Amino acid sequence: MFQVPTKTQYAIRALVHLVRAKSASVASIAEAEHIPFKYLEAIFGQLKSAGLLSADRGRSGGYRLAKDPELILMSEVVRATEGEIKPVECLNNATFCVVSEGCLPRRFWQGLKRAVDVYLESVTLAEIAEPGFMAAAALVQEEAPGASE
Amino acid sequence: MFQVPTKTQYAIRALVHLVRAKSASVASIAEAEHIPFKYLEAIFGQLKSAGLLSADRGRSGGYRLAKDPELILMSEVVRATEGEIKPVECLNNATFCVVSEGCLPRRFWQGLKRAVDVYLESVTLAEIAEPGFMAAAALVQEEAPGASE
DNA sequence: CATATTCAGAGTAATTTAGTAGGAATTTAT
DNA sequence: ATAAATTCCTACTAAATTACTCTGAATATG
Repeated sequence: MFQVPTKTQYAIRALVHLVRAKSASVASIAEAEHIPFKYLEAIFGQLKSAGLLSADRGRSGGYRLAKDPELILMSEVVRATEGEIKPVECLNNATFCVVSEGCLPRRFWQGLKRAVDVYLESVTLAEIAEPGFMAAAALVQEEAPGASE
Repeated sequence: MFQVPTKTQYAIRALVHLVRAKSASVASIAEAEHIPFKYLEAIFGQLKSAGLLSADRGRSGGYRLAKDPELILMSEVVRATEGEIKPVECLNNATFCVVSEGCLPRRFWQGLKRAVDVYLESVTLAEIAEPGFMAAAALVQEEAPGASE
């Protein structure tokens, strides 16, 4: 559940790559990160539209971050590739929610959305490009037996 | 993004219904909650396997909660319908993660998983069946302009 | 002017989600 | 006993989403 689309995973890997590379062509990033070239090209189009990347066309062109990675929130990245976070339809559309029980679960979904939003807004691209990011916290999680599926 | 499958939404609506109804047939719940009968039947099979529902077969049979709603965590419900929360493949499978950059984003996804898990484990079925649930917190969220898509 | 790049839009393939169909097994009311 | 109402089981189909691919134009540069 909550499987994140490869599109978003690719976007983030590529952005992390650009934190270090400063500037690079789609082709070079695609190769380094093992991402299908044409797909990444399309993804970069979205990231550019969202104001996260700038591009230079022509022979020695390429992409670079449009702002400092410290200023790029992960919520922006996710929004750029997937649109707004919206676990259920009725969250943006109160009139839709006319099922019986007065749609009690709505509040629950709203809380979930909030939990995700808060997290995504608490992390910047610069942070996840940093090898030490969340190292301690992650270890705790790692201890768990780890059920599959 | 993070669209929750209708299957899970149906499951939760039906469970909330059962918190009040004590016992009911799939047919009656499906009608009351506007859920396709045959689909709900299949969903209840999963919820029963997961130990959340008990069933009585035969003419005056039906489903009921297998335990008190105070003891049913929403994480259990979601796991029952969708399996483990796992934003990216490599979280349960460290060897898979052999992309360049040493897969820095992994920690980020782990944090997201954690944020969602913590939330889902903090809420019980009994709570979301309660009309006052999260009323105050939700209002704050409601104020936001609410972009679409 | 050849080449390397971004950019744009349509089209296809694969996967997942959503829902149907048909009927067997079980219990109960009459 | 029997008919009806239910859960239960398996397979199938349909719709939607995701993940790409294809073609080629626009643009800059060495």
